[in-house]
Amino acid sequence: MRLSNLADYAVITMCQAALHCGNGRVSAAELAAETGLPVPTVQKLVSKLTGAGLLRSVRGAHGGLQLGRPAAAITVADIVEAIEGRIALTACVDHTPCDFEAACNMKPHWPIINNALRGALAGITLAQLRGPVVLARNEDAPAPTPIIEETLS
Amino acid sequence: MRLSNLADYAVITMCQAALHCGNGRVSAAELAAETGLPVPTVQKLVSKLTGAGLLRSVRGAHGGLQLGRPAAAITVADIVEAIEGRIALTACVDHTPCDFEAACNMKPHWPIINNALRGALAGITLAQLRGPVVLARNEDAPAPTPIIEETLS
DNA sequence: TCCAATTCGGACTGATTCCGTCCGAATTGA
DNA sequence: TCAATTCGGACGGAATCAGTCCGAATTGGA
Repeated sequence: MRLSNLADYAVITMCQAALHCGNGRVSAAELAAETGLPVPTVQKLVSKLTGAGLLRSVRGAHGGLQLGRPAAAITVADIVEAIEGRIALTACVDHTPCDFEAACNMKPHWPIINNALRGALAGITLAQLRGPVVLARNEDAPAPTPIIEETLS
Repeated sequence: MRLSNLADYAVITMCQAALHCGNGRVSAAELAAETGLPVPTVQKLVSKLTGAGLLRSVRGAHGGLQLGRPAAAITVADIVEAIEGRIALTACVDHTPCDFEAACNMKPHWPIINNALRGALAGITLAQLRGPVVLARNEDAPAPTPIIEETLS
């Protein structure tokens, strides 16, 4: 039950891309240099992230990447699912047939556990990660970072 | 982010063992026959489960297995951790050094997510699984399943 | 006391998946 | 046309996982 390394790297990459938001486009090579990740790895990541709509890519000279939608509308769950596919701790959550359902009393419980995990991931947006670290535990706290949404050219 | 098959099987095995609680001891072969799991696999599982104290093994003729403590005191989290080790979605949760901490804003958030997952697993005991199935809340995404294939062969 | 039956426990092998790298094709602006 | 950049697939190495097998330990009965 480990997050794959690629999914972890994708979160770091998206976080770095969010920092460049508003400053035009950024290349995959730049993101790699800033994060310390290997360039080919970042290229593979942005390929999937673009396919999921989380990034927008512009080809050609002076091309590059930018966020596909406002940072506040991108959650960690979105990023993880873009890399790993639908979050599913077990096969039965995916409605995939299982050979041992007959003796399994857990089947009704796995969706609940799965939702707890997904909810925790979906509760963190790129906007929160970009700003100063604020633990999103108490909802009475004032809005952490009133970020002005950038225009998507 | 998938639970390993062995951890999943361990939950099924423990669940079956709980059904035998009070009826003396049960052998690994019996558990395998009742659950449909391969016998060597069950043997491997009970080995780890016994080491974690979740099961108690008695060797020799007429030996067998029994729960290491009351079913109400064994949670799914205990079982998963007995097989997979400490629940840790990322390396930093385990306090394992990570090469990309410098550019990672997620580090303070992972423990929160990890606790959400572990809490969900720790909220289900063997006693609950043994009894009739009761859903706490059924808000599982019905998964619209945008499946193209309409052909029913 | 010894033997045999039954069990647990650990070591080994094959397979699958994952990670990282590389290269060529396609696209755009100068 | 040339240069810069993204996109897609193919390849090899590594790690982990699943499954199988065999040996060690223990108990009950003769």
